[in-house]
Amino acid sequence: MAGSTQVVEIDGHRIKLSNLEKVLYPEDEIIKAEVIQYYLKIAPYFLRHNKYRPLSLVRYPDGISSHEFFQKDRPSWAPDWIESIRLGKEEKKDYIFLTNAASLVWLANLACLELHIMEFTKQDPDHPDLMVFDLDPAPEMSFDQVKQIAYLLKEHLLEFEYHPFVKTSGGKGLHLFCPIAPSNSHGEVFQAAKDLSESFIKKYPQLGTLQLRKDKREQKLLIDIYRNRETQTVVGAYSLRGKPGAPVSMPVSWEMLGDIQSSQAFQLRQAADHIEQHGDAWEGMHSQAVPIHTHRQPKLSQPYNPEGLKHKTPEQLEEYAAKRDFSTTPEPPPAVTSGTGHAFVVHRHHATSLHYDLRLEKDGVLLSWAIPRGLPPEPGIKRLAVETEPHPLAYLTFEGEIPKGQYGAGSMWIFASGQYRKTKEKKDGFYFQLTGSRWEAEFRIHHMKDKEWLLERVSPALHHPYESTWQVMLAEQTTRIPTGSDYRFEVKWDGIRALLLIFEGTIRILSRNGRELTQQFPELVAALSYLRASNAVLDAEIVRLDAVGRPVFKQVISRLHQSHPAKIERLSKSAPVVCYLFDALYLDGRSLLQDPLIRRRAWVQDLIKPGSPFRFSSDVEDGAALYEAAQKMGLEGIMAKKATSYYYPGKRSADWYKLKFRETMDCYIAGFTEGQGERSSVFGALHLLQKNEQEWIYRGKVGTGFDMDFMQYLRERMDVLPKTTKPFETPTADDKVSTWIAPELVCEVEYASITDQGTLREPVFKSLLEDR
DNA sequence: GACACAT
DNA sequence: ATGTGTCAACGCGTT
DNA sequence: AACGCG
Repeated sequence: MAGSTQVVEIDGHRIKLSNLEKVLYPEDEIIKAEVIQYYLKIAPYFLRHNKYRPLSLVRYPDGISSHEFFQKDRPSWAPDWIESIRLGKEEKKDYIFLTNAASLVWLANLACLELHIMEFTKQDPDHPDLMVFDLDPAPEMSFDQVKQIAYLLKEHLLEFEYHPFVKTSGGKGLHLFCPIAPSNSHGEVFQAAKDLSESFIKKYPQLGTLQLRKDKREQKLLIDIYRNRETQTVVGAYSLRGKPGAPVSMPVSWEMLGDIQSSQAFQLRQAADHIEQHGDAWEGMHSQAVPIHTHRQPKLSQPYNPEGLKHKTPEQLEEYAAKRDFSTTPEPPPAVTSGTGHAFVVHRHHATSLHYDLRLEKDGVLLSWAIPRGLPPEPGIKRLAVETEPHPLAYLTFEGEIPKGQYGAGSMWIFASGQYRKTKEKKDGFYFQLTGSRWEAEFRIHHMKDKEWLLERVSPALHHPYESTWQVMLAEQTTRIPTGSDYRFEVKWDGIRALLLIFEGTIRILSRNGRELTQQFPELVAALSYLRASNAVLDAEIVRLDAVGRPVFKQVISRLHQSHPAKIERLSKSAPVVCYLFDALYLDGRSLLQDPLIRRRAWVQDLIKPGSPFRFSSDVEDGAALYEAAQKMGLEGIMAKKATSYYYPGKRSADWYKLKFRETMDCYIAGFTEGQGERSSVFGALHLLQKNEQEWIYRGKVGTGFDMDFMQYLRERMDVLPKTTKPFETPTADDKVSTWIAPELVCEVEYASITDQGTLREPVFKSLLEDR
């Protein structure tokens, strides 16, 4: 059979994939199609770390047990959209670099299993932005020993104020990468790396060596700093290796490193899942860039003033100063200072109207643009950016309330900050990459006329409110109010848990199982203009309140079962719901999952306009007082959440607790009794079974908590289930009026306590589990 | 894996 | 038509 | 100058 061939289109480029069935890893039976799939799936992360870096390729056209070869020169037959840069002696070689997922897939199709990167980008080949330490263990050394040395070296580097990141090499050792400001030559960076390694070896002479010769290493670990030479390369983050098992060079957090047993612990078949679960451990790495320690300027205590003139506002900040009264505003006074040269900040500025401010460091000040409609969340969307007066560098960390009457009055929030770098110069504009600790993206800004610029997103979106799968975070149940000062307490709203997905000014409402609820709540859809966000994912509870503001669960759940549009419309007017917002997972192009709870909630509170069905679910610090008040008021319970915790989608953890005033149990509906009077057409009560491991326990009957509509609906659901015989021996008072059905429907029942017979005391039906 | 070049 | 060769690099230390 | 090393 001839090799299978397929043409795919990625990023607008047609790529012919050949020999998809060819086995590249014989021991693991991994074929080329899987390799391509891997690189495609991992592309957003692979590009984040390796885009624009000149490459050295290791290709295995007939698999890893056959002949491999290195390739650096761009072949003449490469399609014209494969970009390259001439480097080296007499610019002899034309090095390929990645620009998009298509270029990565094209290389994968050439059986290019390993991609080795240079420690600089094509924008600035003379100034490395990474310092690399390749830890190469001696043959006898255990991986635990390698880890130990890596931790020690990390501490050593921290003493010099570097921020080391670690990855497995996919072979035997570990790689430490330190992001550095791209302002030194290769020689200077190498010297700094050598300096650091030598002082480390002086501290721990038994552990490491810089000896390249094997016979001189004396069972020590080689700290290979020679990667930092101009022409050297190192295997890129997330690259496969051409070794049995298809290991991946995997970035890991320092905490996670402790659990890892081998440099080859991550392999093609699990690596993508791991990132999906734990995120990219190197995200935002470059926001931690520092000048190399041999070239650090002493911090300027005085504002940098090239003219030597004191007390005079520098020319670039005259407009900034003229607009403000620094005895009233908390904003930083004008001063031109020296920074890294590459800092950026994006402010979310809730002034007269909400907008974003983009600020990029240049010549000691922050060039600024106001972006009324927010940063474009994905490629293809353009946003107007209006140039405003340059701000002082101290504005990088400014956040707070600008008082009424002052210019820009309102709250100023840091939405993201970090380091940026220009990726391409254009006539009337440029491309730039923003790298914050929890957010990175590439944009293009283009000057139109006067103060008007156009901002466009270049890098693909990592999340999309509608297309990404979102899951809600869950709470553990407890009976004690957690102590410790870092908990915040909220009312537990008794309604329908929902995610509000907002995309470019449209909204969808999903249940926590991902069920579409949008059509059920037109009054919420109509109120979208009360939410100040054009793109967001918000966590909420939809409730129906009684006259005194208590949620009535029965009424809101009945809204879920309506299917007739006219009836829904009528109910939305006569019995409208309200929606309590309490968390945010995503906001205007940035994931908030790794922001602390109080920060996420501050944003939620800020984005709700008053006077709509959307309300902020406020919190208090005094849990005992809220517990008492909520119990007195007859509410369902309270929530306790750790103020500093992250949002873990789909996870139930001790970061969130629920405290309920009444207990609940999930039970199977095992049958029902005949009803009388009004209920003669439906049922009287439901027989309940609890499933405990393998055992079924009879929990008695529940006969209240439903209205006639729901009872009719439930009777229809039960009638289609197979009839059975009574599933236990003990006689009950109503055996002759009972119908037994296969236990398939699960419901939640609230109760006061459990009787000696094991049945529930004061049981009240809450909901079918599928509605929750 | 794709090509140039030789047989 | 079929087969074969090509596809990297350089500093550093020792011999 | 050649070789070993990564």
